[in-house]
Amino acid sequence: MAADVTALPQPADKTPRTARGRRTLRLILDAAAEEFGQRGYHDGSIARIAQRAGVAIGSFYTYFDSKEAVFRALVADMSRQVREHVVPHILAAPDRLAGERAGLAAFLQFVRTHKALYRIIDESAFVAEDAYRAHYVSVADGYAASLEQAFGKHEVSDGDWQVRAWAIMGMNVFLGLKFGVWDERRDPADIAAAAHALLVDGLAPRG
Amino acid sequence: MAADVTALPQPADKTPRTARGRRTLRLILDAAAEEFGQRGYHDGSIARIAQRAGVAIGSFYTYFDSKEAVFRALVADMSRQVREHVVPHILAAPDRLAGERAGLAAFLQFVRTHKALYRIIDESAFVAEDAYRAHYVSVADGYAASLEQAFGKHEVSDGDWQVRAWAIMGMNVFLGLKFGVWDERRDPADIAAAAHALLVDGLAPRG
DNA sequence: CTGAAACCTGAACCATGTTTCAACTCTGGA
DNA sequence: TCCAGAGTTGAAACATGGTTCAGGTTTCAG
Repeated sequence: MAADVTALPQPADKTPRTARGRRTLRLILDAAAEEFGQRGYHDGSIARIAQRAGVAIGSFYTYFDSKEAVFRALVADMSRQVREHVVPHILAAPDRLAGERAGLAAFLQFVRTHKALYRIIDESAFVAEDAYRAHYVSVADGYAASLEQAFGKHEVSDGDWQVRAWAIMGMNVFLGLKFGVWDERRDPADIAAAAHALLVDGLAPRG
Repeated sequence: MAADVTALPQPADKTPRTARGRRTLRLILDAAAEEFGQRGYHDGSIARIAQRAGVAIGSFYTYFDSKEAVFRALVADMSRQVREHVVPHILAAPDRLAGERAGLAAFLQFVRTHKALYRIIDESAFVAEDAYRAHYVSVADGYAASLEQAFGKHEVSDGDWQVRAWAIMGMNVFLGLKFGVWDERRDPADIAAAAHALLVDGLAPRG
């Protein structure tokens, strides 16, 4: 038998090679974000994604192997976007606790203007669980490291970093759901201030 | 025209009338919990639910109008089960703060033995959003009321009850996800203690 | 310029799984 | 005991939408 000839030209690499290809890929990704954001994964259709992007169905399959593949690509993209938007706000603050407050306010703002992305990440728990875990584990680990470092600077008390990281993350996610996605009547800075007070001093009665 | 005769015998009431009917309904609900818990809503199939329950597909439609209907029934059922399991632990504690700790430990324990139920409630966010909202809004409102009442007894400090309720709820849900569903290596009492410490005293450095 | 690879097209194929239905059997009150 | 209606059955109708493919067009390195 001859050597596997089919392996010579990139076997199944769907990365675009030309400028036109990159343009089309971007079109499809943006269309998919809209489609899945509005309809969800299962009600979203490839045909409608292609239509939104202004390309034929076949072109979709030039860039993605399946519906799940494009969804996974989207999750990775959103995960990066959230982080890129929030982290600078935390770092710009004078200390970690002030950073937490600024970060939450920024997160709430981000959620209000990117509801599709929020929904996509949440739904990935059921469509691509590994991607979902990867997202939260990486955020939590970043959190834990950041808190421990703040402890070194005497900005926070000692404690269980993993538990704290997951607790704070859950707090932020639910505040984002309630006051970012579901109920926009309250000022994000207001919510961030109240959450910050809880996080800094806890529930214990004064005195 | 004669009056609408079809309206005379219960138009579309699917409630069972006989003992046999109630038995079958129970069988189907339990089978659905297994099926949706293991495969999720969209990969779960009516045919497999019927098979698990040991009944014909047609019998399924004697009790539910659709796949979504049985899922909704399940969500309501799980929501009740979680509450019924956790609330007594909170009430049995000497004060609200101690109750919070006992409640979280009980919740973690519950999650570990009822992973299907946890998943079903989370997935309802995408299959029956109103049911999902109803679940969390009702839990949060209960939380807020309970905290405010504890404030009256000087057991907790004053603050924003809604924000606190959603924050604490999010904390518990994420700790449940991480240390209940994903990672069972740590002792629930341990997690509850660490979370309790955070919740009572906050992150502020001592002194 | 040139041609090979990259890219585009969309109707048709196909797998999947929900829902319907007409004929049948059980249940329980009178 | 009797029988009306409650419950059961599962094959088939039906809808949906992901994926394929054969044939055309565009791009760009040489």
